[in-house]
Amino acid sequence: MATVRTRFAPSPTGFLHLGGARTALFNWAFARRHAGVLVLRIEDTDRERSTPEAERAVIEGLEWLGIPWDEGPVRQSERGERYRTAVAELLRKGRAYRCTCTRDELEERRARTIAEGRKWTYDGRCRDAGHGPDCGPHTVRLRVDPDVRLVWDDLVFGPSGQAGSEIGDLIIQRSDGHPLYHLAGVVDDVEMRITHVIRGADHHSNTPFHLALYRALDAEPPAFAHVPLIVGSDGKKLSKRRDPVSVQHYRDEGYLAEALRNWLVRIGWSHGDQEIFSREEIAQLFDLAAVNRSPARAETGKLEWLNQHYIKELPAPALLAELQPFLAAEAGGPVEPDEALARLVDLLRERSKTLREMARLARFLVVPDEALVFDEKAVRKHWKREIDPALADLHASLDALESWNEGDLEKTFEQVCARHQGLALGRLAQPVRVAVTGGAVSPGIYETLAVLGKPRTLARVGRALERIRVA
RNA sequence: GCUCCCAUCGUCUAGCGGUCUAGGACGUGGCCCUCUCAAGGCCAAGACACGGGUUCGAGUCCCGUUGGGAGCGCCA
Repeated sequence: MATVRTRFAPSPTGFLHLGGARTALFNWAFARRHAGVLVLRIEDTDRERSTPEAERAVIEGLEWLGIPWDEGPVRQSERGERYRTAVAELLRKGRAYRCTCTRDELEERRARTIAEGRKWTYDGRCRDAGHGPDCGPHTVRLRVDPDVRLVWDDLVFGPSGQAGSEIGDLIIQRSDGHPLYHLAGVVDDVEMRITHVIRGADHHSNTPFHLALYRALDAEPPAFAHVPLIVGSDGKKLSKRRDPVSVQHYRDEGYLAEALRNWLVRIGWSHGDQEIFSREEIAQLFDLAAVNRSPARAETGKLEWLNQHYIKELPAPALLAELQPFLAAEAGGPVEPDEALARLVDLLRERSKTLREMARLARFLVVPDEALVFDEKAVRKHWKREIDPALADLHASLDALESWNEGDLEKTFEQVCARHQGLALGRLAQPVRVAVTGGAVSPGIYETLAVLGKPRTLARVGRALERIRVA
């Protein structure tokens, strides 16, 4: 059996699209599973949109997601000669012909046909006109036998196909001499010896045309697998306007690549009841036969859960590294990781769905006392006049403490509470929490103070005391 | 409009004629834990779109309706 060869063929749009990322992931997983090869091909025949930066963005997305390819990137923009040769060959064999119908004429005839309630296919006006090379501006059309059955057994959708008459003679080369996507794609797939074309279901109805192309090129078609589209939360096609569609967006929001990859692989595919898939498991278990046929909504609920799962599992050094840019954004500059930060990050794992959220919760530690931002609602609720004596007592007791650890801090809090008519711990802990973190949410109060250290704790509690007294 | 495709809890899905009073996960609600928020534990609510067939028997097969998606470009 020949080596499995798959390909991912994005057009460089300036970002890696969610749907594209999943298609790439499936191609990668299928190739790995079958000890095959993944080829990356950049479909940049559309000159306007295709820039080196746009290509770079797509590649960065793939790298970040952990989807490596084995060959390429191959750029279609550098292969124009091959497409022209292929078209010339088709022309020579009479399998394609020159068409001099203009856009306007075509548009007019198409509109009329649709108005009559019929499906438009090229009416074949130039089919037997025998236009030569000197016929003036012209496109080239593939001659499709109306009676051929263009059928295949889709690895996801099962038996599929249409008759040649349903697709008509489609254009394969523009009047400016450039190939159309379909021609370029098939020529490349043939030359790259692609064995399995795994792509979005939006190409399902283009496949008969591609089959006709393989025939005309005397090439054996590959196996096709069309994966259902990812739709927005409104059930409609993902829209750049309404939905976050780029992989980069999720990265910037603080999602881990593992989480996004795991989320994507489970959209439209499943393996029993398993929810968590490592990269290795994906490569080992992915199976096209288990891919669904219906479009799926991209709801981020499970992504958040997955992200927290992976945040909890990530070893501290790696997590600190991932967190770095988010921390820098909170602190307004680079943050030197130290023991206290490492300890805090461990405490924050269980309360952070994203790295962004984690950085926000860690802000109190990486920012100077005067840069603390106070949640006014929490201040009003917890910094009441009545707490002054107990808080002052705590401040003095903490000041007198010579060892600064969670156990002694706990003892100190308990003693202070006992001295003030059995004050509930929460009544003392909350004002302190607000004083040292600025808000009402943080890890346990002893852990928090232990991490902050004695001088900064005393300073912050002292400031709180001042403010309570002037209020 | 025409062609093709799809249809199980809010969402992702398991189910490949009887084992389904339909399973799991996320989310939601409740309880426990508790110095806040989480995390964790326990419990609960929640779906076979509808209508016809086929069959001893249908979530599972067929047809139709409805709903959704894709394609119908000298875009990719």
